[in-house]
Amino acid sequence: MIDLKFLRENPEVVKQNIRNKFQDSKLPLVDEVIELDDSFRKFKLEGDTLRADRNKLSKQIGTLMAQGKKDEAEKVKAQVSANAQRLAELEKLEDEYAGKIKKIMMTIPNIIDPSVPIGKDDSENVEVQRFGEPKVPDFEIPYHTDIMESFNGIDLDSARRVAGNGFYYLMGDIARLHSAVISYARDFMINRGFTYCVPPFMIRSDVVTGVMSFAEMDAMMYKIEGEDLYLIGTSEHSMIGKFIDTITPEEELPKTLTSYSPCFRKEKGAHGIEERGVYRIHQFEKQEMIVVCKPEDSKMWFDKLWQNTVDLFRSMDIPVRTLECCSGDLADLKVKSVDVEAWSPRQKKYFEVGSCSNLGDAQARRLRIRVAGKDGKKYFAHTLNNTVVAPPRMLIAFLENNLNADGSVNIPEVLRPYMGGMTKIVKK
RNA sequence: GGAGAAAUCGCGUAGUUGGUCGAGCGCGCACGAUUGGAAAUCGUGUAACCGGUAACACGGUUCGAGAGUUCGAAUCUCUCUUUCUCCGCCA
Repeated sequence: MIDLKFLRENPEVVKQNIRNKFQDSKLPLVDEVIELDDSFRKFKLEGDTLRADRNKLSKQIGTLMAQGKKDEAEKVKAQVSANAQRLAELEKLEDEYAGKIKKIMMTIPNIIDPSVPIGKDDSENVEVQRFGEPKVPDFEIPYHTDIMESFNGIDLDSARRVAGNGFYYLMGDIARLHSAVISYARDFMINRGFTYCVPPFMIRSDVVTGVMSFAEMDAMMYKIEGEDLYLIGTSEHSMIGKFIDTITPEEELPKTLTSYSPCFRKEKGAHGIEERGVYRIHQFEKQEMIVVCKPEDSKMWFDKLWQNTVDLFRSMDIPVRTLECCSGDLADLKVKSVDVEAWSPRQKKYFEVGSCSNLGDAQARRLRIRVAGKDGKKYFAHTLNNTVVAPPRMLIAFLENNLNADGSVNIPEVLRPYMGGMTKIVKK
């Protein structure tokens, strides 16, 4: 959500941004919202004047009643009711126009960063940098569920009977590895100065509508029957929600948090649960990082955030690359975003394991997350979020990259303390 | 889950037979005076959002949230949320 004043003063900038995102059907909305806003301000001005009159007259009535002049008071009352009808009309119009304006403003995309490459869709995303050598070993790498099964590490049959497609039982060393990755990632972020947080895994509907669009909500969120509660799709939801309607003193920024949570997603729509295994599932666990900072610091934090994920993966010997989201593939709320992708020696390509986003002040404006400057001025914060690691999916990359010809899997040194000193997972 | 009490300007509080209450007082904070400097003291100021203005002025809205009664609501009615106390139940 961008600032209405900015749109009013820079309609051409907003329009060019819409063209850059290949959403030309939204172009007429800019002029439409300017007209609606113009009318709204007229209605408000007239309404304010009438309300001012009413307030004045009501005070007179009070004074007259106190003096016992009932007849005169009745006369003034009649004056008030004369304007009551017009005022009621205006109040209805004010509500109506404010609603229309907000609805349109929610669909106008955020102004993208000048560094974002222009492109229509995900096929035009741009590789930024590779980290580590993408190796293809001379033996065949099995599908990830087959690797897991070779250690009796996954039971999808039981999961299907118990919960349906899109769920899993992780077992034994693989389950332990999963927990080890989460614990290691948590400590990794704590060591980089982030504050660890375990947030609520369910949130109210008003928080949900604050952090995502209706379409996203419908495609992702599970609702608890009979309660005003939804299972979170990512801890970003409860972590950003933490700051709704807050004014934080400037000197307390930045807020840098790393949170653990299970994540629940319907995965309804475009992809669905089609891939076999643990690539796309209804429930997974994730370590996340979020930052709330001053506007001038958000670019610096953006680069630090994705670098954290890259460093984490490199410390586990997994080659990764960063992929910059082009304008057309960038979600409307985002200023800039890069995906961190891990190397799959089986598929001989990189696949997404994390996503780092700078939301600018768009999310903050929607959720009223404000900062009090030293001079007393209030302004909207910038918000960012990034995946530290989401193990079920990252285990695919982990197992493929650390697999040996004999079927065993190496445990990188950093994970060993979390695996009871184990150096290798071997078949039993 | 049941019973009761409560939610006011950063904090603590006053205000409930509806009318100079957008709100008094204390603390905190800011500025000024006093002082060699400081403490203490005294004085002044101290919410957010929207409209309006070149900038002021000015106007509107908000006393947990929403709806209602009324010419007028912090005060009355309804719904919701949260907190505290007691009981029940449980990791």
